[in-house]
Amino acid sequence: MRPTVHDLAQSAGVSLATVDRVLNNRPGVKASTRSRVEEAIARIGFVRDVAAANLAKGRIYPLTFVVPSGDNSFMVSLRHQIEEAKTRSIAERTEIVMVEVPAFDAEALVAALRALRNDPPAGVAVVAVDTEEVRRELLALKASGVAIVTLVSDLEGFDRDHFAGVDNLAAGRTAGSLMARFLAGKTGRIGVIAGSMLVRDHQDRLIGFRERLAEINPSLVILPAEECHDDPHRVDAAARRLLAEAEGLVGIYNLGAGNRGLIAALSLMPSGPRPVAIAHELTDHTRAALEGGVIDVILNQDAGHEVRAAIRVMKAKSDGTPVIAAQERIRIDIFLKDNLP
Amino acid sequence: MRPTVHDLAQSAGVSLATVDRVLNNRPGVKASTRSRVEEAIARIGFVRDVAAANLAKGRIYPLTFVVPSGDNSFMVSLRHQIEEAKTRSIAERTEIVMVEVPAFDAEALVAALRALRNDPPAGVAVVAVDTEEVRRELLALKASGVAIVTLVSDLEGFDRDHFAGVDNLAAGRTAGSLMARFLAGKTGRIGVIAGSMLVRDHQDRLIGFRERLAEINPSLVILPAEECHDDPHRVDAAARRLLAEAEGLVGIYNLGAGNRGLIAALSLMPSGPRPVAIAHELTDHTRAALEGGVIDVILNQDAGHEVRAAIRVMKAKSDGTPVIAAQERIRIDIFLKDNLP
DNA sequence: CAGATTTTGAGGTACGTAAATCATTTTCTT
DNA sequence: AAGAAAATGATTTACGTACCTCAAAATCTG
Repeated sequence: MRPTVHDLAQSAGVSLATVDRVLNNRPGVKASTRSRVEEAIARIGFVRDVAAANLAKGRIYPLTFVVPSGDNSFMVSLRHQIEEAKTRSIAERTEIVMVEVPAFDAEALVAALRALRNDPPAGVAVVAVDTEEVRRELLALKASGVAIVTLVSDLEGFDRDHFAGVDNLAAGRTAGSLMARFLAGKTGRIGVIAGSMLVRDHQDRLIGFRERLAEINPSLVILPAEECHDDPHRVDAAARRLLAEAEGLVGIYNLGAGNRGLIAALSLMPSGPRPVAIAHELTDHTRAALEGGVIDVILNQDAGHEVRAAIRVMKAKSDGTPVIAAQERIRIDIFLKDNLP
Repeated sequence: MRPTVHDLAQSAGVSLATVDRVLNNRPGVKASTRSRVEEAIARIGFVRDVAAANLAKGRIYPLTFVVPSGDNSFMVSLRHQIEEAKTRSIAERTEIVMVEVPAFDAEALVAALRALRNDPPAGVAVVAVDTEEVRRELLALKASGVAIVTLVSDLEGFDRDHFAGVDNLAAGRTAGSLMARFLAGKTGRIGVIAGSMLVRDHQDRLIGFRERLAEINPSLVILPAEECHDDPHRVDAAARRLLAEAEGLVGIYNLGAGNRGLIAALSLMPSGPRPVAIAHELTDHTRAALEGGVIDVILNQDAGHEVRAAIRVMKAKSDGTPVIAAQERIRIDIFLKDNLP
């Protein structure tokens, strides 16, 4: 039988009240008594029944997601997953609030985070823009006991409780590997389309891509990245330009959003050999393009997994429970038409 | 505030006792009363607090995993993950029993399943051999209210509650795609190493592989599969034979276990172009081979995910709670050296 | 309509923990 | 050693649900 607080009290030779004081670190316990209880905990293998504790406390976990607004399809999907999670709130004892802030707007983000100070939630998951003020604000929240999870993009060197996202340098390298291998020694030019080089994620992907491509096949020429700000129309235009102008365009990599534009441009090509096309994020559009052979590889991060992982981690951190690291790690999914979910 | 049984009783205009009778379908309730309560449940959105209910019932979930013994590295890892899950039993209110049966031994499996009849657990997760007797035994368990999860390999057309594993046809197709794409139009022979063609999983992988390879590049010649029964030594020998004998061996696919043999054989090759090597299951060995460039791609199913998904599903089924399908779906992971976990 | 039967209600205890109050004991201070 | 302060104990109620008993009411049977 699982030991209870009563067993613990008996085993430690103290009263239930003292056990309670120790477990919930209330004041007024001598250090020696406290360690006596802690020893007993270890000895009998006591594990607090979190469900019973939550019942007694009437506890729910207030969790706040701070995410960018805008119609970038990945962010749309992320917000959708947060809404889905709200659906499960009753059963999971969570109360999820989603705050939308304009994308790439550090001031708005800071304001949103500051607003949380009044009534701090148990955890905050944030798609962070990396500025000093943002870091300061998050640190302040963390100092007041809020579990901090960075979502999608991490803050380098920042002591958050968890990062629910992928390593974009590795993602870029993966794209580079696949591009080089699919081209198997061929020579030619590679077009790259990006959202904005001011965003860390995109920088990383590009760096990784270039690095790896150069390692495997230095004869491939990587054209300068076209910044299209994740706008399908601009991506369309850029892709057309690349396809028309660049003699020997053998590959094209869209490391940002706006894949509809890329797909449109590729679909309009005259029949004949197509460049190897690699892009990010699995959506209805990219799925169809993959199935139709217009796009060769989609790299993906599972937004649903990210949201669920963030929730689990915030709950766990906020009651000092261990996390299953392997479960919470977000994969860089590689999708071909053959292994689509 | 979340409605409780008391709110429900009041809202339905019945007593707490009647609500209890309805919720736990105890006898002695008029049909009209029962439906009155059910309407109230829908009206006020009552959701039973499973945690409180489990506390009251003193409920734990007895779960049994029936898995093959043997030192196939995937099965070793699967068993390890089950042991890991045992570690979390206290916190998750599970009591996990692992039963090992000799691999591919239908009789032993049937016996193990029959033994569960006396004291049926809440759920059974089983790596099933597909025979009539096995199906009958599982059906009997299911009929007595046990949640049935097939693990790793599914029983086609069998009405299990869940399958925690991957689609091996798709996995084979994925391998075929990658092989063909990495060879980019080249011509030559492809060696295939399998465990046993009597196992459904391996059949499927081979079928998918051949299919897809033929679709993309029909000029590639796929050699007959070498059955090595997942034994590293036999795999080693077979790989050496392939590498020595086959003129123009451009690719090698091990769809079974025993990768150590494959890696050994490949590592001994004289320098020069290596065949594209694709294999299954990420282990310490295959990871090192991937990093060292000896193997090009590892396809993987996450044993930890499979075990955790099986547990979540068995718990959910056994108390009629919904399952998050996307979360429980097991991916066909594609690992290059760039996106290793 | 009496008696039997079915259905419903009222109320209590339990699960493991939290949180509170008040009483008692121990330890410190001077 | 007396008084103050700190530490500990004893006990109770509550959380939401399950499950039990006994009584009362409603419905059926002939």
